[in-house]
Formats: sequence, structure tokens, C-alpha cells
Amino acid sequence: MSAGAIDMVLHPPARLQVAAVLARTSKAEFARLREITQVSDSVLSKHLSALVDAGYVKLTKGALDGRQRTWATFTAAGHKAFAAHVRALQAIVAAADETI
Amino acid sequence: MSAGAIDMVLHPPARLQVAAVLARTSKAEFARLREITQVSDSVLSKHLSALVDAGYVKLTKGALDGRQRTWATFTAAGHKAFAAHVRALQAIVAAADETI
DNA sequence: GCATAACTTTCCATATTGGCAAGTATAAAC
DNA sequence: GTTTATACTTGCCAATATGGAAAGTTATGC
Repeated sequence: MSAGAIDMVLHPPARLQVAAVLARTSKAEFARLREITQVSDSVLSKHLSALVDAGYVKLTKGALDGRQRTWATFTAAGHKAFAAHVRALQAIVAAADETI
Repeated sequence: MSAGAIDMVLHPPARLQVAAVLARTSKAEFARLREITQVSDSVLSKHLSALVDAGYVKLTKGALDGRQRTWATFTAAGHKAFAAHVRALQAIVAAADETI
């Protein structure tokens, strides 16, 4: 049982939540992610930057309803890293789960 | 989908690993936990103290093979908190899991 | 051009984690 | 009983991370 596979980029709760959303929806709006994670604009922006820097997320900007918007999507690396992280969590948790 | 249930006492990887071990085995030796978590004595000691302070773990000291040993066990609160934490992780991860 | 919304970046405070080294405690040897 | 070694524990410090407020930037609509 090793935690080697735990990805510290994805470990913080806010980033795990963002990743979980991106794993399900192809695109997620900045505002929606901020509601889900319940952090301030600046903090979400920084978390997204961290994900972008890791090569896990791509940001797309454009206009919708006459307003500038930002959408986040997973890159292939992001999908892969999230899958691996989830497996790592499951490896730790699944075994323990039997006893709960 | 809220991360409200994520227990920050159990969130750090080292503590999650310790908790996962304790969920399965009634007692875990200090030395074994140190091998699993791959941290130094002092760091493990501090993590265990954090778990004790949270009321999640109880430490027992005694002699074995003529040496002083320390064993960690979950308290009832520890078991409960770990179960809740695992459920919180699964709530985030399980939904995403479908798409992996 | 100007105002506004939607982020982004800077600055700062706080917290956490990790290791080393020194300290304490207990058991065994003598 | 004193010494010694093992098994942690605590103090100290450095490095990193997270969070928010506020100022800054950019794009859109008027």
C-alpha cells in the first residue's frame, strides 16, 4: 500500500472537486466551479492555474450572453491523472471500506 | 456535491494511510505505520498526535520483545470519522468514476 | 471612450508539513 | 543501581500552501 500514486496536484479538496466535475462534463464554467468549490474568485483562479500548469486543464475564453466567460476542460493528461488519483484513493479506501 | 464532509484531520495522505490501516487492523505498531507512510519518526509522531487530539486514535504503550512499543488504535469516533470521510471521497469520486 | 462584468495577479496572514537534533522514557545488561 | 540502547517526543526551523481582499487587466455593450 503506497501513496505514491496520490497526486498532490489533485489532492486539495477544491481541486478534487473541480477534477470530478471535469471528468463528467466536457466543459465547466468558472462561475459554476466557484459555486461548487465555495472559494473566492481569486482562489479558484489560482487553483485552475495550478491545474493548467500541471497540464491537466485547458481554459477557453469566449463570450456568452454578452459577457466574457471562461470554461475549463480536462486535457488528456488531466483525465489520465485524475483516473490514476482515483485509483490510488480507492486502493487505500476500498480495503478499509470492508470494515466500516 | 459538497466537500463539507471532507475531514481535514484525515485528509493528509499520511493520516489517510494511517486511518486506512487502523480501519482494518485493531492495532498497528508505530514502526509499521512509519514504514507505510514513509515519513520520519518525528513526523509520524506528530500525525498520530493530531489524530489523538482529534479524538480519533488512542495510543497504547507496552513492551514487546523486551522493547518499548507503541500501538495505535481507532476510537469509536475515529472509526466514525473515517467512515464519513470515505463516504465524502466516494461521493466526489464515484460519480466521476463512471466516465473513466 | 466609458462602464461593467469576469476573471487575474499581487500582497499578506495563517497554517501545515517535513526533517533534524535534542530530549525523555523504558527495558535490559551488567 | 547505573549504564546503555531503543523508541518515541518535542522544539526549532525552513519551505510550501491555502485563503481572502484589493488592485489590476481585459473584453463586451452602449
